[in-house]
Amino acid sequence: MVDRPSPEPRWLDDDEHQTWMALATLMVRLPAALDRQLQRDSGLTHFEYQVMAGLSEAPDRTMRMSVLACFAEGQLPRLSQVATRLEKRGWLTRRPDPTDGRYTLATLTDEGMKAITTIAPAHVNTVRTLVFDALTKAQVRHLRDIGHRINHAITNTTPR
Amino acid sequence: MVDRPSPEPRWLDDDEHQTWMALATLMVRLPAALDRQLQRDSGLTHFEYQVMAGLSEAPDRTMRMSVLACFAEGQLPRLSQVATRLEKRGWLTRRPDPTDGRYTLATLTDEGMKAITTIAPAHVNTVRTLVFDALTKAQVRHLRDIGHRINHAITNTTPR
DNA sequence: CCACATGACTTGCACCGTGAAGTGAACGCT
DNA sequence: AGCGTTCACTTCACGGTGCAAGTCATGTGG
Repeated sequence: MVDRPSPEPRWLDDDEHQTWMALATLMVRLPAALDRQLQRDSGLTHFEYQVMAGLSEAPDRTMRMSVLACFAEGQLPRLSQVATRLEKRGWLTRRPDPTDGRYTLATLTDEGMKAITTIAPAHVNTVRTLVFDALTKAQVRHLRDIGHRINHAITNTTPR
Repeated sequence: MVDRPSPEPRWLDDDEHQTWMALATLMVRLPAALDRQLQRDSGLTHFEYQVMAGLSEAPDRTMRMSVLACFAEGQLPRLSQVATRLEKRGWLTRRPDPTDGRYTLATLTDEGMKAITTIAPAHVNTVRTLVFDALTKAQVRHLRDIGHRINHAITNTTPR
């Protein structure tokens, strides 16, 4: 709109176009399918699940909010609201870090641990059904390498 | 919570776990990166872009709302609101189908066509940078097959 | 010792997406 | 013809997300 946005009209060839269509569809439908399953079985968002899963594997089931936000690929304001929701359910508690009052420590309660233990198998099962049962062993390894490469490109290219 | 949610404790092996982590990260960060670019350069959502791109390639730049919603992997209420927004910008018009008044035809205006033509190169360039420049030719073909298999599993497994 | 800068987190506001109810048009049955 | 059903679409209310501003605690220079 302002100036020429891109000097290069390098369009996608046929292989790339087909791949892009498949990937775009996947990025819309796979998260949607996983969210539906989690929502139906536990009333949890995928982000909330990721937060609880992360805490459940941390030492003392405790993490600093900022570290947890980075782990769950989210920003701090978002995590803060999610923590409020989980706190109301009694699945999470927050307290200031004794060694540095600027930090806040989030810990998963016993009920939270019990909940995630109940929820996880069905979720893992869904992931297995939708992803791994559909792929060969070789494709699983290929997908890992492909994912790593794209993620690497995003971190290197994207500002911030 | 109610009964045993899953009878099978088939956990992910090491390869699968690494792949799942990479894929989960990708599903969060790639759409976010693409949305940021579109938002910055044109104030458009990825869904809005998909709608306009779909219309731009349709005959007479016209599609029925329901077909367009299906094409863009979205539900009808969502498309309805998006169409309202695009209509306010003068990029889209709606009118009832002359042959069946229950349908609504959405058409891309000349300004809309001009806009998508201006926007598309930068978006394609971002896709190329983040995805295809990071992959080998073989990986592109692998990713296409993997995407097709997972999408197929979703359509077959997911209810509705 | 006090003012200021920095860093971590929370709150408020506006936007977007989802699900349920409402409208209006076309078909089928009597 | 007339009524009811089905279908496509819109509108509304609610919850989640992202961004800018505000709060609190900790270091640092005068």
